[in-house]
Amino acid sequence: MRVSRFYMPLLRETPAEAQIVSHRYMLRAGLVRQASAGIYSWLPLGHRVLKKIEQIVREEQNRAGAIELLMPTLQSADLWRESGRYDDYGKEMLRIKDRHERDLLYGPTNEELITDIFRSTVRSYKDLPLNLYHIQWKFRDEIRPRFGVMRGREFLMKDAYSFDIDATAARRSYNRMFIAYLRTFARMGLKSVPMKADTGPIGGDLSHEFIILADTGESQVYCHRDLIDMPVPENVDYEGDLDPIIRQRTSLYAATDEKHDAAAFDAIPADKRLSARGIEVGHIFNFGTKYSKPLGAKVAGPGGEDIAVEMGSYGIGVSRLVGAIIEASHDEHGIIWPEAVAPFHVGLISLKTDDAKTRQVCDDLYAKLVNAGVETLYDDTDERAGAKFSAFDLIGLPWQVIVGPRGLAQGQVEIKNRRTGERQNLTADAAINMLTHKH
RNA sequence: CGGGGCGUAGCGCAGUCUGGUAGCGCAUCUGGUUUGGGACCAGAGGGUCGCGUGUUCAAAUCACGCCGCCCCGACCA
Repeated sequence: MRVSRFYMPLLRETPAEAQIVSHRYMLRAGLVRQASAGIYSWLPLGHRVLKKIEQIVREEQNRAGAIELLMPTLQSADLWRESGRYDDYGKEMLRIKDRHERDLLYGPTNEELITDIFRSTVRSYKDLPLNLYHIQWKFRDEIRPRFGVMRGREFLMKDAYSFDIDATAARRSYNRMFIAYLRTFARMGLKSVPMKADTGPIGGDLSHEFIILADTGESQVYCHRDLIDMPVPENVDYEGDLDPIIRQRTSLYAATDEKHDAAAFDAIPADKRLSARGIEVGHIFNFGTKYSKPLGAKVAGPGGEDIAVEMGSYGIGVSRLVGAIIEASHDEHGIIWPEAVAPFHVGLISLKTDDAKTRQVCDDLYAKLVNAGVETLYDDTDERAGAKFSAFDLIGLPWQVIVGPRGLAQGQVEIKNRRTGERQNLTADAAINMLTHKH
């Protein structure tokens, strides 16, 4: 993409409403624009990041055996009356009437709807286990939206729902998601820690929140230090025995504020105790038959008897992750995108667009990078060099290729690593070779 | 929802107390000089001063009402 043809409104100054670093950079780098309190438009750069995150989530869900579908944002109130949550959910649920005065709501979550789909289509225990998910916009009319997309009212969430014949099988489904979540966040360059958590209005007795440590996080959390850098499981056989991995993660203390047990925490050696702030990026629940019983989601068991299915639900805050990643990865100049979620991989900076040689080398580099499948943002505008450097540091692409007459006189271009600041001079061909082999 | 604050050009702000021609910086546009870390000079465009009602010869400024947004707390991906 050429900057001259792209839409990327950058802000030189920080809008007054942005308090935390991720919100400030999201506005300055032109990732989002606030439409009203807690509701955002996603501008092209932000949209590209959102889609990358979404795709990583999708791949890891699929790998763990979950199956994607898509449910609507608007739901009928009737189903929610059936589960009893129409009254329980309170003012956080946005209620709407259509022209026939029928009660609708903008879905804050989808347990009812998915259970309705399940009960009307699945009849036999032989169809289990089943895990269905979608990635869809949700609306929760938060009392106080804040921190940009970190606590929006409208937000993009991946929510999965598992159906199993008994508690043992349900626990296995839970474990699959547990591990898929570890892998998902690690792929985005995040260190996530699963922590014992409260179940809130979703219900159930078993629940973990996946927390990213950050000073600006909204949750107070407590855990054993060794959990932070614990390696993420690779090459997982999701059909095999997952217990050892789960045990490794859950035997060390880790809990959110609501589930905090001071005595257990104090039993950890002092130098391993970690009390910190964290951002909740995922939350998994096992809630047994809380929805399947009232909604009549049952299947025929081996003996022909009706069995209410055991359920769980598993959420990831996709739009929140954009903010969380920035909180975890930035410096005083701007965002530093992890490669996997960067809106472009390479920023190609032409320092002198009216110099024929510079232009020719840049155009050639751009064509070759694009042909090689490297996502490249090519600054072909006649801005001054300093302005371009600042802009590219702000938007945080992992690599910058800097091309100007001075380097070309030596037959060289410069490559800068945004994260480390490390620079190297090499020929254009070597630069292409290097950047191509990174992806 | 309780407490605090803000709404004036795309962004950041001054002006409001004490009513009297709507300003500054950045950004934008034009011309020129510049050009390897956010250039300089000259000129230009851009405003129902959040909305409404009232007071007044006169309202960004005073009064009342409403709306929107932000921050701190209790709730959540």
